[in-house]
Amino acid sequence: MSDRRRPHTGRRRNEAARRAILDVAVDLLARDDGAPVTIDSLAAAAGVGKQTIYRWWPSKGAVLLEAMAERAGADIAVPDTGTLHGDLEAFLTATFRGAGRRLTASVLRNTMAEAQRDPHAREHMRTFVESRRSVLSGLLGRARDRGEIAVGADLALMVDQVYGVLWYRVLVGHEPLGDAQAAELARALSDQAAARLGGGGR
Amino acid sequence: MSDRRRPHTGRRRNEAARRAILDVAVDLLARDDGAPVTIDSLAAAAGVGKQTIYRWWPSKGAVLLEAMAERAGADIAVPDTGTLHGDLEAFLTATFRGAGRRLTASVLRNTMAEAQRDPHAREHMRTFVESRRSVLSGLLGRARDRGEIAVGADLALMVDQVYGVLWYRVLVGHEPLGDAQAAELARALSDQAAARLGGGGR
DNA sequence: TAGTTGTCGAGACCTTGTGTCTCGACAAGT
DNA sequence: ACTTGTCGAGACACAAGGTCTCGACAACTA
Repeated sequence: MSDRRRPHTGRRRNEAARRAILDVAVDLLARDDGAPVTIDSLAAAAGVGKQTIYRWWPSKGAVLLEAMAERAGADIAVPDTGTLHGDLEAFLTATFRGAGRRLTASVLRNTMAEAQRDPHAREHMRTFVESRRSVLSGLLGRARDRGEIAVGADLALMVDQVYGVLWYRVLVGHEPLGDAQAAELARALSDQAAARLGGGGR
Repeated sequence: MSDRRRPHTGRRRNEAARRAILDVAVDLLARDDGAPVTIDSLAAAAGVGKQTIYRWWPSKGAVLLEAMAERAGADIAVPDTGTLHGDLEAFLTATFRGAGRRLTASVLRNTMAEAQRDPHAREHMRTFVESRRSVLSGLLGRARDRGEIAVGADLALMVDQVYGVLWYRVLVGHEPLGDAQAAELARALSDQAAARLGGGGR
C-alpha cells in the first residue's frame, strides 16, 4: 500500500491571491454606503475566481472576519505609564480613535452583523474579541499587582465596560467615539477602581 | 372639485392580522437554531399573505424591530429605593435577567444584526435604544438631583456602560448575563459615582 | 339594498446573493 | 515527461427579499 503520507505535489497555494482577497475584503467592508459585501464583488475586485475563495475559506463570513481581525487593533500599542489612569487613557484613546473612524466603524459594524448569522464568522469573532480583551485584561492585571485595583475586583467586567461602550456606540451610532470619550471613560474606571480600594466595600 | 379630503371608504386594516404578524415575528426570532427569519416563513406562520406584510411595513427588518421593541423592556419597572445603588441594582437585575434568557438574547442578536443591514430597522433600533437609555438616564438624573452623582458627571457614558456591557455580552456571548453580573455592575457604577463626588477630581 | 373602495390570502414572478460544479490553462513537484 | 492540485472564469442550483396580480370579501356610502 502506498498509504503512507505522500509528500505534497501539485501547484501550491497562491499567496498573492490570499493577500489580495483579504485586502480587498477590508476595502469593501469599509465602504459605508450600506451595500453589503458580496462574494462576486469580492472575487471580481480581487481579480480572483469565486472557487479560489471557497477553496480556502468555509464561508463569506469567515473571510470577512479574518480580514477584519487582521487589521483591527494591529496598531494599538500596550502603554506602560506606571499608573492605571495613565495606561487606561493611553490605551482607550488609541482604541477609540481607531474604532471611531468612519471607515473602520463600518468594518466593525458589518463584521459583527455577519458574526450573528454565519457560525464560522461567529467563531472567528469570539477568538478576535478574546484576543483584544486579553490585552486590556493584562493591563488591568498589572495595575492590580501594583495595588491600584482591589484583588476581588471583577476585571472581566471592567474590560467589558470598555469594549461594551465601544461596540455599543459603533453599532448604534447614537454617541461619538473619540479622544474625549476615551478620556472620560478612563477617568471613570480609575475612579471606580480607587473607590473599591479605599472604601473597603461600602 | 371633489378634491377635499375624502372620508375613508373600503375595508379597514385587519388588526388581528397585525397582531398575529408581530407575535409570530417574536416567536420566530426567539428560535436560536440559527435559522434566520424569512418573510415566507413569517407570513405562513401568521396565516397571512406576504403582501399584507409589505402593505404595512417597508421591509422585513422593520417588522422584526417593531416586534422586538414592543416586547423588550416592557416589564422592566423603574425602581425607587431612595439610593443610587439600590435603584441601579434593581434596574440592572431586571434588565440583565430579561436580556440574559436564551430566547430573548436570540431575539436581540437577530434584530441588532438586522439593524446593521436594513436602514428601516436601523432607524427603529435607534428609537428603541433611545427609549431604553432615557429610562436609565432618568434614574441617574434623579440620583444626581439627590447629590449622589457629581453635577459634571457624564450620565450618557454611565448609561452606555450598562447597555454596552449588555449588548456586548449578548452579541458575543463570551460571558454570562444574570443577577450576579447585574449586582457587580451596579456596585461598580455606584462606586464610580461616589468617587467622583468625594474625591473632587483625582 | 346596490355600488364603491380597499384589504384579504395566495401564489407566480423577478432579482440578487451564496455556494457548488465544471472547464481548460498552468505551475510545482516527481 | 508526467502527475497533481491551483488558477480564473463562468454556468448552475437554490434560497430569500420584494413586487405584481388574482378573485374574494368586508366596510363604508348613497
